[in-house]
Amino acid sequence: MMTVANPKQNHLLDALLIGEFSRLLPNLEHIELPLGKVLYESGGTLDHVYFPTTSIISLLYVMENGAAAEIAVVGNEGILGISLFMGGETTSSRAVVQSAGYAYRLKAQLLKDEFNRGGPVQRLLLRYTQALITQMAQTAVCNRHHTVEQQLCRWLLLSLDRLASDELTMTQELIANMLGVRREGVTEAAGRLQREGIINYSRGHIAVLNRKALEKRSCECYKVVKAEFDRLLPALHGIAT
Amino acid sequence: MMTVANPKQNHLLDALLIGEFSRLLPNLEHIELPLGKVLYESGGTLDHVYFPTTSIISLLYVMENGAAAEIAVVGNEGILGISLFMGGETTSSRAVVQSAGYAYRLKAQLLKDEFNRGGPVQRLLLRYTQALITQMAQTAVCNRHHTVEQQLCRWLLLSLDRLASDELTMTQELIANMLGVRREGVTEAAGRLQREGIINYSRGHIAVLNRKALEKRSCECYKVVKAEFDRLLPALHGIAT
DNA sequence: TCACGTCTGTACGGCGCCACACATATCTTT
DNA sequence: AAAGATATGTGTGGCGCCGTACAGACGTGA
Repeated sequence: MMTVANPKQNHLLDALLIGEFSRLLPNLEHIELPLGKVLYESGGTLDHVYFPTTSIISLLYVMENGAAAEIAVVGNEGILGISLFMGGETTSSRAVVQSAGYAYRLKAQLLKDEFNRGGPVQRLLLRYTQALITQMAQTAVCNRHHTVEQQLCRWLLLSLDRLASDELTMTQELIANMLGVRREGVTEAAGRLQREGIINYSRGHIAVLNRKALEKRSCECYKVVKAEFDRLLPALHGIAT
Repeated sequence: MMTVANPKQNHLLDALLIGEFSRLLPNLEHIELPLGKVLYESGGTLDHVYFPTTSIISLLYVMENGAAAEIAVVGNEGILGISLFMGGETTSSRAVVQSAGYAYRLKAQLLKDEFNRGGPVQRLLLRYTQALITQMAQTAVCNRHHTVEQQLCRWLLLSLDRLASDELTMTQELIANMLGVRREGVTEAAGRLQREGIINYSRGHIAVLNRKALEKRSCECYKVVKAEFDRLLPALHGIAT
């Protein structure tokens, strides 16, 4: 399943390495990210940035009472740690490994220096950030207007795109945490999808049997976000099928 | 009420003008923004950026079926048109004048050139963008977890901060559009606040009588967003009381 | 194999918001 | 002063999600 480690597995990193950025190649660490690992804590400082290859990272916004919701996901199309070069020094959200896998890691200062040189590296990172902003905005509206089932479909599709696979390891409980809803709500929605033969799951393993149908049940948010990523980062096709 | 036009009325612009940016001073146009004017349409290109002084601009995300929700507001603390320098060329949200007033306008290319010089201008603009991202993330979570009344309080407070006033001109219908809820829901929430002597409104004019109480009824989202703006843009104090 | 932990299914009452309908109040225009 | 437009108040029924509780199904490890 897992091939030889290769920075090209992350499309953003791949695009960055075309230019002078490649001098950083020796500084890239290939590391394993277990499910549930917290990479950034809300309000904490950033020591590294991450370029996921086979993993997916969730950006969670946690509230005072503990309730949370996912505001964006980062997979093999992007980079985790944008607030580093945006200037905040700290991140305002928690970053959790949503799907176990691998990522390349880079010391924060190195990326920062490279960003501050300006040029194509900076431009690409900012374009990616713009795409991430779109995802966050869409999530905000989605939370307001769409049903749990629609959001579950959107979430599954976004995850699949970042795994280049048709199945993922994820309990309903965890999905509910991401979406900021009850576990039972996810169970019901997933049950409907399963009865209609769209997905198949058991104890933390979800297989998508009919992707087209899943897209149909999803709200528009999925395709809007995907379209914006494709538009802003055309060189990075392969984000999705 | 209205004093002589002065770029310092916008705190971000004020901070920018300290350095080399001041060469752009002659290119700033002071313009009037009537209520409801659409400055950017979703998917459109950006000809100008705006620095509101006495106006407030809403960033609305509109969906296919026409339903919408506000994802952020821009007032005298910031700039409208960040996607210009983020690289998208187009904006993914609609920008509507939520509170009539004035703003300074600058040709897009001029700001873009200045941004691309790097240095303090770029850093400041990126820090502001980071604060805006926080606002969007908080909005996403707020949409998921908080009641209409809490959100109404948050919305009123954010608006007040950007007007340096204790009243605003805004019908309940418009507020409902911003929050992405029914007008009746706003009526009920506002009615409760009025009965308790916290606010006073009539036909599009809302006066806040007891700001402390309003903050207490609001969800935490207001103060989190405010704290983040203060943290990232300390030079720009005066954003709120 | 048995006990235990984890994951999933189901049910009940309740609340918040929805869509829709309509009544009332206030301002504007003529 | 009358007529119209705009803004706000109220009600009814319904749906979706919540909080809670509990039962079964499936894995894992002793």
